[in-house]
Amino acid sequence: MKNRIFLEIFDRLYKFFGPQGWWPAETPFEVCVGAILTQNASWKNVERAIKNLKEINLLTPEALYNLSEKELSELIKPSGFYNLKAKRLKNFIHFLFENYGGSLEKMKEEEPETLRKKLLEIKGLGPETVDSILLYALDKPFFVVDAYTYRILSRHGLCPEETSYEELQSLFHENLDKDTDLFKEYHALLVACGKNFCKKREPLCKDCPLSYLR
DNA sequence: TGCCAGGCCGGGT
DNA sequence: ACCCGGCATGGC
Repeated sequence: MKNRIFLEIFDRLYKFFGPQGWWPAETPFEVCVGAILTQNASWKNVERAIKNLKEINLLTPEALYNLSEKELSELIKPSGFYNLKAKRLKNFIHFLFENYGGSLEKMKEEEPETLRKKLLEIKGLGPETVDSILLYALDKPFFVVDAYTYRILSRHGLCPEETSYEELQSLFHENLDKDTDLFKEYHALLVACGKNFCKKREPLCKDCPLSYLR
């Protein structure tokens, strides 16, 4: 039996913030690149990096495959950790070409659980990055858990402080229908809530749309 | 000025 | 199985 609180939270957030329309990208491949670049970085900085790639038409699997790691790192500099992230992007793109001929459409045909395991084997792709790619680029029903999700749920007493990624993801999987549109909007709304109210070093405020939980 | 942002890896306990 | 330093830029 599902705990209705999870859908209720969604309704509250949706009524408060409205539709978020995530992921902010023009193509599935742009989602993949953004998912890697946004690792522990502000989205504003990621947008700059993406813009650099777009401006010279490099935001395709083929173009990035043929770009040197060094040139790539220079272009994505604004997103931070740029040497590391250039490697991680290259790792992902090599995987894409090795296994699916550079085609995300082909990757999409893979059985979802199998694909998730394979993506997690790529060096530099952890659970959040992988689930972001699965959900927002490939339309697979995996809930994306991030720092905001931990903070918001634990602060409102919905999970212990030390909950693992998989445990938290299971909470959403077990208590919601496997609806990709719902998952997409829900994660985006948690981010909106975290950015506006549940900030790291600020006390719980009564203006938070989830304050009714406590 | 220092802390934070849509993580993840590798080495040490 | 956890814990921690490292990775780096731009905003507030």
